[in-house]
Amino acid sequence: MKPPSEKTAARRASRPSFEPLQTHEIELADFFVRMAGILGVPRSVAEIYSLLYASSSPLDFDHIQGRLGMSKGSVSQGLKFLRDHEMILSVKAKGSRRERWQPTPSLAASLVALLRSQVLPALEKAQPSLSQILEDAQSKGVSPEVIERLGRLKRWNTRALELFPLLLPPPADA
Amino acid sequence: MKPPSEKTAARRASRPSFEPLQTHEIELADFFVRMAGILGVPRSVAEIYSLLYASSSPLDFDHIQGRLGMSKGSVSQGLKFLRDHEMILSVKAKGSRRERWQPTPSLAASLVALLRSQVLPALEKAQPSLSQILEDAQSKGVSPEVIERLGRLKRWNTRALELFPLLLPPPADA
DNA sequence: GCCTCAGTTCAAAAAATAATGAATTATCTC
DNA sequence: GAGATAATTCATTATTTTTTGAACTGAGGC
Repeated sequence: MKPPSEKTAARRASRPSFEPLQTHEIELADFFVRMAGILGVPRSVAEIYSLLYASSSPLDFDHIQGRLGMSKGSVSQGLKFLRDHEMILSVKAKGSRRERWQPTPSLAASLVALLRSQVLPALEKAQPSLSQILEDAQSKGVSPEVIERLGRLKRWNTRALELFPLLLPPPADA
Repeated sequence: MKPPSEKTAARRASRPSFEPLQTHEIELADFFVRMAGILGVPRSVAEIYSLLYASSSPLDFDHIQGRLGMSKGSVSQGLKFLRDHEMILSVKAKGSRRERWQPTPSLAASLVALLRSQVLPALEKAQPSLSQILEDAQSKGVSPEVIERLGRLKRWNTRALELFPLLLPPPADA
């Protein structure tokens, strides 16, 4: 095995491992983890967001990994998720080549983006299926009550699709 | 091993195993399973609800188990979940001792009950934690930006708790 | 062009969640 | 109350989801 390069060794030495999490950071993570759980967002993602949320300055990859004691892979995937859902922003420092991350200004907007990405595709995917189901049922002579129920379901889905953009408008740049 | 009683044998014999699911039933289940997934409701629960939803008459335990080909345990737990969330009603037939199940009239009300049960407890549990976190952070001299963020989070949570009953009113009998 | 750094990928391991079914409990019926 | 029936419980098993980390990629800097 190759020994670390001089520079790497230097960087490592100057990193007296990272500060352990403070009480309020741990509790905030608990809060975010629980909330994220409702929407099926994995714990590691919530932890990363929480850490950035409780930090007054943007944090880079290594700090996130170090302070949360989490694998490189999880940090990478977690940041990707948060980026994709427009929940964090990168601030590239002038001198450095590394990215540093901070939460987007509005948590509300972040939640909206998250909800959109979870719910909208499901509604869209459902639309043709529901029509199909209704046809099937009709052609098979299913009872009128059930036909009525299925019709109601389909109309609901349609209405939800129409209403969604009004309630949770897409980001302006999309 | 004890052989089945005469009566049991009779019942079994008169049950030529159950009708396999029809196309529209399968597709409807797919739909409900996907929607349920968003809120972390297990597939078996969604399948049971879907079967009842597509049935013009209430179904008993055995029919549910038979047509879905699912274990007794899953049916029992699934029905319990649906009952607890006020998504199904039992209709006890006069002659029989078995319960027969059908969806509650309003799917909308059912969804509301489900949402309530998932989100409200999280909001309630969070309230004291957020106060605690804020205190901790203040006493530790965390930066003003972060204090401001945490305060905003707490106010949000409070507001959500206040608004929740207005948006999603609890059932009248609770 | 080569070397290092910064991060991504993805197969494999670990953890969390859901389903199963045998044992048990509760409920009718007579 | 005995004997069946109806359903629940819960330890075990199966499945799915999440995390890990080593190998890989690609972008600078020199």
